[in-house]
Parts: sequence; structure tokens; C-alpha cells
Amino acid sequence: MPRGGSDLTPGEKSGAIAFGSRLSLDRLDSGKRAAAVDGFRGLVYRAYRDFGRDLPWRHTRDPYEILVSEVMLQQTQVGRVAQKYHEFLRAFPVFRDLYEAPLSDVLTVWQGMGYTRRAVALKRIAERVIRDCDGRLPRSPEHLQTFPGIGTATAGAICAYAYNLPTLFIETNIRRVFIHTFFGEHETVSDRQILPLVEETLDHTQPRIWYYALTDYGAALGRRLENPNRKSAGYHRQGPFEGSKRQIRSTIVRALLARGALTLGEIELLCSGTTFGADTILRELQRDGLVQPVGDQWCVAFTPGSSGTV
DNA sequence: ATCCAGTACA
DNA sequence: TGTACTGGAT
Repeated sequence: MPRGGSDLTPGEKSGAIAFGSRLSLDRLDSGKRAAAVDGFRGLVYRAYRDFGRDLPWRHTRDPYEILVSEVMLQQTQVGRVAQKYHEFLRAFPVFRDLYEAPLSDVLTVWQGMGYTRRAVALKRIAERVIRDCDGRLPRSPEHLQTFPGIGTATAGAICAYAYNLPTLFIETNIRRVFIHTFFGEHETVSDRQILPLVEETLDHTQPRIWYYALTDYGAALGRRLENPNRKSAGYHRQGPFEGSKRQIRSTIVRALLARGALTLGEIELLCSGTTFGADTILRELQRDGLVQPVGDQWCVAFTPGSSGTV
């Protein structure tokens, strides 16, 4: 494990590439290019030694526990996930617990994390793993990506962290490292441009540790730079929360969890003052597997697979 | 008031 | 290829 360091100054040992260095692999012959890749790896590992993070989900290699952490880390910062992670695993220690739990229990524990849809996805993953996969999470990124809520980044991360496989993936900290280091002059950078560098620099001898190091270096860069990911082709700012659809969605789900069930009239009341009709929002929440109608009331879906059918 | 994050589906 | 999905920190 790395230890927390403090000195960020670039004046390092002779020959070493300093924290925050910009590099280019362009127009290097193959020998020089290999040496530059080596230098980059040294830089990343040195940052890991100095600024590596001791994160709760790095104490396990259990695929279920890694899955939970990676889904939580989608769109949600480390600090908030760290608070919720153990609580979630206490409530649902293994796939079967998540499989058997009512969705409302899962959503209740999930509260505060945002993007409730991810909790629905986790429950659906548990159902497929129990029913179709003999209770074991698959090992290949391609197979993993057929599960709800698992895309390229999460699939790659699970393979690297749970199985120590040399998969290629890009998430925000990794993106930050490559944009900062290799695309300093560029105005915008797409993941397609970054991926070949991820491939070329990957340390096949220890993918798990390499990705720990890469993400920690990215996180350390993020604390001292204006976010280089603003150059990412996918980057965009978020609109205001007040009065937004996402605000009313979360209000409705929270109310349903607290009260058990609500009539359409009560939900319309929650929507008053927004430009969205209760009907539209409920339909979307139902499509997302979050709610379902019961008689003349609405409640949290019994099981996420059942969207609509009681 | 502004910032950050990966997936799904158009 | 673009856009919608949240909530807490600052």
C-alpha cells in the first residue's frame, strides 16, 4: 500500500518525470517511445506511492463488493460513496440478499446517492446473476456489458479490480491523466483518441495495481488543476436543479418510500409548481422500474423487473 | 450559483 | 453523436 506523502515539488531525482508533467509520444522511434512509456509508468507509480488512496473497496476482491462500489462510483464522488458503501453491504452482504430484498428496502438504503436508477440496475443484476449465472458475476467485459447499468467503464473496472484482468477502460480520473499528460495543446479530446494510449501504457504485469495508481494520480491532478476533462468531448455543464425534472422525480420517490403509496392527486400536488405533469413523470418512473400502480394508488415497484405488471 | 460523474437510449 | 438522469460540496 502507498503511504500519504506531502511534497508536490517537481524537483525530483534526476531523470525522473515530475508530478504533473506533460509528455508526447509523437515522432519517437520505437526505442525512445518505449522509454517514454516507461517514464510515464514511473511517474504514475511514484504518484501512487506518494498520494495513493486507501479506499474501502480496495480491501476486497469479491466481485459483488467491487460491483457495488463501481456502480456507486458512477456519477458520484468518492467521499459520498465511502459513507454509503458499508451501510449498503451490511444491508445486502451478497448477491442473494440483494436478490431477495424488496426494491423499496434497496432504495431506502440508496437514498442520498442520487441517480436512483442505478439501485434498480443493481437489483436487476443480482436477479440475473442468481437466476442465470449460478450466483457468480461473469468475468468478461463483453458479458458484463449486457447487464443493466454496466457500460464500458464499469465492466472494465470490475475486470481489473475483481479479476486483475488487463482490460481497457476510461473513467474520469483516467481521462484526466491522459488529457493532462498527452493532450495539453488540444482544445477537445475524445475517448477514442485516449484509448490507444491507455492500451499502450497499461502495465500488464499488475492491471489491478496499475489502475489503482492511474486513478489516484488522476484524483491528485484533479485537486491541483482546473479540470482537464473540460476538454473531453463528452463534457457538459448541468442545468439548474430547482424546478427540474430530476428534482420532481426524486421528490416523488422519496414520498413513496416514506408513505408507502400515494394517490395520483397527491402526486399531482407534489408536481404543482413545475412544468411537468404527474402523469408524464409517473410513466417515466414506471418505465425505469421504480414505481408501479396498485389499484388507484402508486407505490415503489415490488421488484424492478415487474414494471407495470402486478 | 457552480461544479462533478457513466449509462442508456434517441 | 447528443442528451437526460441527481445530490452534496464549495
